[in-house]
Amino acid sequence: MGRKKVSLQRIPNDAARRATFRNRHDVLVKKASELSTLCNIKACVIVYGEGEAQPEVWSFVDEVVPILHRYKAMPEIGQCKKTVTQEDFLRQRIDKLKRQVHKAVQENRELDTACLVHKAMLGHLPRLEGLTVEEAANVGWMVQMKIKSLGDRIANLQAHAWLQLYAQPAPSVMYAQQAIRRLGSTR
Amino acid sequence: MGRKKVSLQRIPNDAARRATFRNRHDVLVKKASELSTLCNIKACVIVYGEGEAQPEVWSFVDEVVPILHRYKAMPEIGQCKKTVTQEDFLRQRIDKLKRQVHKAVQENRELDTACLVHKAMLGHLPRLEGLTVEEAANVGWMVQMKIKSLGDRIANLQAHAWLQLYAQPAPSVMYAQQAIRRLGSTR
DNA sequence: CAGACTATTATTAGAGT
DNA sequence: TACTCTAATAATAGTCT
Repeated sequence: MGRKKVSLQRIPNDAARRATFRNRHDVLVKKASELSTLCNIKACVIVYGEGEAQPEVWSFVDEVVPILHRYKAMPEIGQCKKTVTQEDFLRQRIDKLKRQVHKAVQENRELDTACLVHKAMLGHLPRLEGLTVEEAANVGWMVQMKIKSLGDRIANLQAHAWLQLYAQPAPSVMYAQQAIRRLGSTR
Repeated sequence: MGRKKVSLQRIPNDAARRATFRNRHDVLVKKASELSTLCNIKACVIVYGEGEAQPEVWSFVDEVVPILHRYKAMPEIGQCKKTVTQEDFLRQRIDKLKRQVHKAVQENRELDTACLVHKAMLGHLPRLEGLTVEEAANVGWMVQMKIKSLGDRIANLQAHAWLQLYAQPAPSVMYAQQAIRRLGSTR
């Protein structure tokens, strides 16, 4: 949001935490109000201080209490049906994250494979033996960076070369296995 | 926000209103969660669905009701002191999440290590030449095994990392007292 | 410390699938 | 209906005053 992406942890600095609390608290209330207006519903936001006896108040408690009483009067099955506990909430967010990550993983796999193919085409792979692990790592990183910035033209070229080199798309693991076998035979 | 600036009125179209309700409700809960984490407080969101008999509740109602009762039991002067306008602010406690998070954090450490190893191996895949044949073969086998479960492993790691975001340090009672005092004096 | 400002990130309405 | 995508608006962390 601000200059940096903030990590979701307790803000250690007191002043910053107070400022953030004020800001986000007000926004939270505003959003609850908007939701209530736009969707024609009743809503209540309860924010509770650290073990404090006196809560802050905004909105009509008299409207909230009956709501809660009605809620508590409901049979257990009804409560379970609608109550989003934090565990459920976490699970929902996790599921969404899983889908996003799955997509990202697939993209990464494609990128890794493209990088291997590119190096193989350049003929660099067999000549890395003389390098230290660190040097090789740097070379690999540079190649990756270059590939990232090559644009559609090179990407298309790689895709074309890929199709030519491999009748069937092979995962990067198989290529690595080939390299390992080659090493085993030459040493 | 979206393409147009939306007017704060009840959305007439049913489908659009439901979609907006879902979106904004989820965001509202997320923001409450973030506020709770960042400022080390407890919060609760109660939303009544349109025409729904059951309210959607985030957090634990059983902890909220006594709080509301305590609020209503306060003398009028105390209520007015904290009451702002048309809506109410209350503060509430949630600590079940801490236990969940503690467990999740421990699992996260294990998965984090596994993921680092996994990433390192992926990154060094083209540079196995620096290793002995035995080492290379072993790494190749490990990479194969790891890639087999790549998607699920990273997904789980991300999920647990998200849980970790909700880990809260010890509560700051002094801050809460200061905040309440300050709020009482400014309103 | 409280506001104002700003570069970034986050939210989201509407359209497309 | 439910999702995805995106242009556009909103929120906001850090900084300055």
